[in-house]
Amino acid sequence: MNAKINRPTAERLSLYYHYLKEHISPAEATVSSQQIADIIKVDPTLVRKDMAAISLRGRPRAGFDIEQAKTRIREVLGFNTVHRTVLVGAGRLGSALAAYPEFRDYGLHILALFDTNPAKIGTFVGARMIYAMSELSNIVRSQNVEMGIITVPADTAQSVADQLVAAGVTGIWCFSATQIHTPANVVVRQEHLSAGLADILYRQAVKRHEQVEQVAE
Amino acid sequence: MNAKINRPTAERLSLYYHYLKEHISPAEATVSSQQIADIIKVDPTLVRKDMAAISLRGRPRAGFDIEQAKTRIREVLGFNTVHRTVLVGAGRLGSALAAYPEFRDYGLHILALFDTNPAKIGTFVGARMIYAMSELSNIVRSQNVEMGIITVPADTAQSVADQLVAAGVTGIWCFSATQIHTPANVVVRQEHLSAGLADILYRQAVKRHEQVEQVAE
DNA sequence: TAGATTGTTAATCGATTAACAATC
DNA sequence: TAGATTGTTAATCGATTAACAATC
Repeated sequence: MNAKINRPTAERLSLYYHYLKEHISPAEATVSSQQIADIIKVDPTLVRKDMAAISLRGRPRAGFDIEQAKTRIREVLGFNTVHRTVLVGAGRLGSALAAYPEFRDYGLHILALFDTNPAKIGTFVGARMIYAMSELSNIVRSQNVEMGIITVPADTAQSVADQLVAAGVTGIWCFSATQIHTPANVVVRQEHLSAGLADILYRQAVKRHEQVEQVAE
Repeated sequence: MNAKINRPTAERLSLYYHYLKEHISPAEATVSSQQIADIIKVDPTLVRKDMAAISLRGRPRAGFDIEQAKTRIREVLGFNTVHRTVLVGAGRLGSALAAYPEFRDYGLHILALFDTNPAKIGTFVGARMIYAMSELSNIVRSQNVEMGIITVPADTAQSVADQLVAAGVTGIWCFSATQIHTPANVVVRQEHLSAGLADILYRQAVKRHEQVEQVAE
């Protein structure tokens, strides 16, 4: 029974990475946990804990080495490995994601797109061709694809997920507005656009409510 | 000093809502906390607490009234109010979001799009016209726009946010890959696509690691 | 009625934060 | 050196879960 490892969330690590990548003047070689904490809006102790958890040591008075931290976070998050991926659903959102230039820098290589629309099959989005669904299994197997991105309408998302899983992917990133179900060995991340919307609307409402209360006091 | 209200997260509420909307046979009028919990992968006690927190009472033996729950969640999350919105950045992602049909059902009314590309100005995405940035302030003010969606490249996101705030929006939903800063009275939700990617890659890596450990035992 | 399911209090758990000695 | 900042233990906090009497 090991002591519980306090695994830092991938989200926080990726926020640190962004900060290190963008918000630092090239003249400075180190950052303090406090500097990071100020921007990410998090406690400096938590930053130090996260860093320690991924074996990054800082230097008292100086802080953490920026280059070293960037490298280590990339490593931990898997950005340095090539992740062979296909995208199913070459609509607007799918095309937008396929064209997202940053993905490549994070190791995400989208090898092929798939769609059911015969008019789209054989055409290109950037350098990637759109294939018929009947090719999915072959391509996933022969190209050793490990991840599938789903950007189809909600009512076909589960069927697409099933096909991807049957063909052997171990990860699914789903942008369709429905909960998909997969075997336990497949990692699924569901992006709930409407949950994001709910969150912002709710927080606006809470804020208005608080302001009313303050006036009432 | 009130007792702490255990505010349910908007994300959970929106997941409940989806479940109620989609996963229930029209023949049944109620659901138990257990049924919801099974699908959402959450403890049934937590579901009951969340329901209680938004003043939904269930009936022992029966559970919660589905119609009543849907209505109440919509109310709490603000889906029943019209949220007047503009979208800045009519690229692929922006157009995809503007065309997303479900948003309307959640109260999100995108009134106008904006872009800097002169070739796009005056053209339409669905029924919405694309305007020049110089029109932003006028339209936000005259149409009482409360929210802005940002889908521009990272390097111009802050400037767009500043313009939206200056024009009077109280909420910003930002899809650009950068952290934007706003006054405290503005609610911001930052969608970090790369954080989502980091999360799924990280979980795949953790899972592989666990499997190796199991074999080693 | 019997028993399934709620509503709520108390217990647990883990994540975050405070505190502070160690150290460059 | 003096003092800023780390690394880590202990304290706090809040969210989740367990337990169970109330109730339809």
